[in-house]
Amino acid sequence: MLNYIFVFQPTQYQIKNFRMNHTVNPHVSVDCVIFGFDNERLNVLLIERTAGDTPAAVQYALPGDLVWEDESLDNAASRVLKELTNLEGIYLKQFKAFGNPNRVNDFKDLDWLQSYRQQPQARVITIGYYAFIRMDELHPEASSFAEKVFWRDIHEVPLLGFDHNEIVDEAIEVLRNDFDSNKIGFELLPDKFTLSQLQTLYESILDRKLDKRNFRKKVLKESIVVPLDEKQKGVLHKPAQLFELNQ
Amino acid sequence: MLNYIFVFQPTQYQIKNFRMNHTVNPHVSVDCVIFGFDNERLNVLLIERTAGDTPAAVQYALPGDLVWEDESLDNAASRVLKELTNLEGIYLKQFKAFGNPNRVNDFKDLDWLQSYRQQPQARVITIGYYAFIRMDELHPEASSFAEKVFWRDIHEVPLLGFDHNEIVDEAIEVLRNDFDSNKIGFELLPDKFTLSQLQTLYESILDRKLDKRNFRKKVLKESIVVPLDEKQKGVLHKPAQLFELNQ
DNA sequence: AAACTTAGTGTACCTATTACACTAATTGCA
DNA sequence: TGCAATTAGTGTAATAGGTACACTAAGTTT
Repeated sequence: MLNYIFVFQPTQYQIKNFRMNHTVNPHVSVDCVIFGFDNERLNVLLIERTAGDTPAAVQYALPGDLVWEDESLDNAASRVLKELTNLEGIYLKQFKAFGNPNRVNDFKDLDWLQSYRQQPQARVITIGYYAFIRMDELHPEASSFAEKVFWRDIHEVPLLGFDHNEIVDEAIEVLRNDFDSNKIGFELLPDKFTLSQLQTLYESILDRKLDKRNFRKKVLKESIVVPLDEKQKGVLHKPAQLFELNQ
Repeated sequence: MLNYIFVFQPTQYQIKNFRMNHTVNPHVSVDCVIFGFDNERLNVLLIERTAGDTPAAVQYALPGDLVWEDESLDNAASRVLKELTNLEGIYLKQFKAFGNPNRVNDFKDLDWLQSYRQQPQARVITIGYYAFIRMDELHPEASSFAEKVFWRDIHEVPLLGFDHNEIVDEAIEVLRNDFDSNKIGFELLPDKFTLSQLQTLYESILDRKLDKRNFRKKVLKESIVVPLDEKQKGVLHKPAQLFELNQ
């Protein structure tokens, strides 16, 4: 390796998780973009963090943290999500790595992060993950690290810390692509649902109106769903047929 | 950060590129999957490295190396490719991050790598990039780091070091997906080409035969290509009309 | 029983995809 | 010079898929 020499660094620490004895990789983090559907709108899960001591320094962000040395990236994403929001058992899909050198500046103001990195001037490369859940099934809860956890309509995402707005935007794009090619399932729907609910889901992800008859024709022809012997109850209009996923 | 404590590490070095004075991120690398087309088959670019002193320890791998602290991931991919194969000016697209903890074992035998990492036991997370080029236009050359650089048919990729076979397989899958959705251009073709050449390209990427008439109908209708006032010369059969890309 | 609300249904047109076989133009060689 | 070899180039019919469009049905509330 002709190009490289070694330079002594006077103070160096290894970061360990004191409960579990895990060494942290100070250069690699994961960030999770969790999409939630409430049968009407598509939302994204955000956390609120106070950066530093000033009470004004409230910052919104995606749930994310550094990766441990002895876990896979996929694992890190699940663990971090659980730690920050108490959500578990969700399938998280990797969609992109973010790592332009400006990330260093974005992280500069975060004392807690600076303090536990070996090279504070170095950037953190982050691997973006996304998932879908039903908002009425799983209930995120803030941990000690995140002061607050909340849902926000994807059309109304506030200014986020770091480069998290970019990460959200990329995730939405990937989500639409995956949806177009039938790559995502129906984690976003209840077990029994009406075709109108299914159509609303499609419309909120694709962000456009679909024709009711054509939509029904398609999902029935492709056997995406099967009808149940059951109807909607307690609605103030004609009750709809309930369906479930095929297989 | 309640969970973390700091543990002193007795010997720590920072790795610097002595010519350019860049600090290396010891945890993050990039690997490039370069697809090349010779008007007949789709190939992938590999390098040959001797790992350690034993002459038998010849290892095939993708061109890849660690990322510098002050460059973007995209940049690192271009730089590393240039350093190892002398290829430049190629559009590289990120497609996936690889980081399961087993990567540590895969790297264990590589002395040169071990020696310049801060935590030799730690895994390297790698970001995969891919690109397409025409094999007759750009000619890769081995640098001092790579003893040899060579093309190999994608159906005949040998056993590679690290988890590089997995990376190649994933890249091929992404390539096919991108191609299906018209997301890749025609970096793989000469400026002037015949429709048969174009069809051969499609066939080698999609890995199946296409109908000649239907293929022509389609590319002409969609105005992907425009005919030139020029015909093929020096072939021992009916010369074909030459085409170029639209716009 | 009338008003309100959402469920549920069919047809006609247009576009895209597939399957399929022969003639045309050039070169090299007998 | 004409024949063999080779690849270029062309059209049609059938099927599948996508789009546009408007009314009746079944409940609930007042």
